[in-house]
Amino acid sequence: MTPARTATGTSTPRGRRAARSAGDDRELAILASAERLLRQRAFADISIDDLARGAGISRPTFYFYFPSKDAVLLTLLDRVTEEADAAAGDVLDRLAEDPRARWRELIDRFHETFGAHRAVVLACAQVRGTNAEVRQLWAAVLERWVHAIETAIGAERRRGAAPDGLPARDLAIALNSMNERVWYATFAGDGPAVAERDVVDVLLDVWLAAIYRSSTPPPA
Amino acid sequence: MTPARTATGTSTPRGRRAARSAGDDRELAILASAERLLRQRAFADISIDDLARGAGISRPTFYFYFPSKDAVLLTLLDRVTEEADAAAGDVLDRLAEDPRARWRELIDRFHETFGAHRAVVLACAQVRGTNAEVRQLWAAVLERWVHAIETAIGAERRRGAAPDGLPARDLAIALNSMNERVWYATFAGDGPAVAERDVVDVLLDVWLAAIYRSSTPPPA
DNA sequence: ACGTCAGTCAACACCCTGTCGACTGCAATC
DNA sequence: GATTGCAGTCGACAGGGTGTTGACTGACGT
Repeated sequence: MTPARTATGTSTPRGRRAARSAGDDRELAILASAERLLRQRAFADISIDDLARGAGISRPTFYFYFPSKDAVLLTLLDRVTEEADAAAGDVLDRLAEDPRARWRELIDRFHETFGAHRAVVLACAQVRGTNAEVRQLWAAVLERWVHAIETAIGAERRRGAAPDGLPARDLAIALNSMNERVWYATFAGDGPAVAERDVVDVLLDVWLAAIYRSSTPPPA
Repeated sequence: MTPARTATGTSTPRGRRAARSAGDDRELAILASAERLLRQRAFADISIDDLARGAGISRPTFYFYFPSKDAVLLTLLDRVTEEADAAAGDVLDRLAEDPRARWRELIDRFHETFGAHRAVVLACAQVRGTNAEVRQLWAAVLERWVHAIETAIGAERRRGAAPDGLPARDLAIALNSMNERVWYATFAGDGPAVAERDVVDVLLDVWLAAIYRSSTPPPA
């Protein structure tokens, strides 16, 4: 184990020691402990001592693995963002085939991925305001999603399926923001929310209206 | 002064004492101190001692006026929400006159009101995740906005200006959520943002597309 | 057998919150 | 003009959380 690092750590360089030392297990144990605790109570109500005990170690030892409580969350978020990126995948490359179905799939995957890790995502949304690292990592994911959407809108316009209008990037930001906030309201319950089973339909409808000025995009 | 109350307090019942005692000034001083400090640093980085010293009192005395740091923020939010409600006003009642202009006015006022108190609103957004009272008060404001929008959409449909489609409430929630998140990204910089001068135009465009399935609603 | 280093934790210093009890002074009451 | 009551004030304390230090252990390479 290299001592406490900035938590974005992906590959852990190791010295002349064995490829996997006891420390790896501990680190994983802390991560697992955190995700489990997060399903029970809010991030702010979890102390480092809780995290440490949950992983079977003492508080000072925790600091050997992570520099702070936030760093644990950041590592957790790091994993989720990888999944989220993978989820976006190439859905939008095959947009011309069946626009409605593909856009729906994108929105659906967004919800699925974040829903699967809602405890982590919800915690990050709370910490985002106070922790710059989390804020940046989160912003980076959003940026990638926005970029994919922007590109897809551009392609639809180029093939004549969607009319010109707002700059594609601005439109992509607005729609992605809508999804993010609606998702959050649904799971965090901090505002008027759409029934969970209707969420995707509602969002899709607005997306199609904004992109195609119609509820039903023209087929290829 | 009544001793520490739950901060939503509007009217302060007083005993046989004078109508305005020294305590009122102190309470106002704390509020002013908080709003000033909030413009300089994050809510989490402001201690109760900072708030108290900023108001020229000691920390224990602070507790005579507010039960906690969060309660101060809640009181501040309470004021902003009153303004926000007033801002919405009757804009949407005169929608038939000039739909595009009225919707634009609504979105504009949303931005103006929140922009004028961005320090407080930003702080609330951060605390929202951990404080149930703030979360509820916030949700209540959103609910009122959503309700106003929902009603307006219903009216537009009834007069034949807007086509049927999504339940008006779901549409209202989605659009309002979009505005909220886009506003937040613009001022908190925690994600891809639209240029500040374009924000209203971008949002309006999506609103009109979603409500009227067109960029230009039919005139009365 | 010996040095090194990953890994561990008791104990400490520090900061922040919230409370308690004692104090002050005004203002109504006798 | 003494007395009483209460708004208002704060020093001092208890408690809980964070982050650090320094000493200890044991496995591993030489």
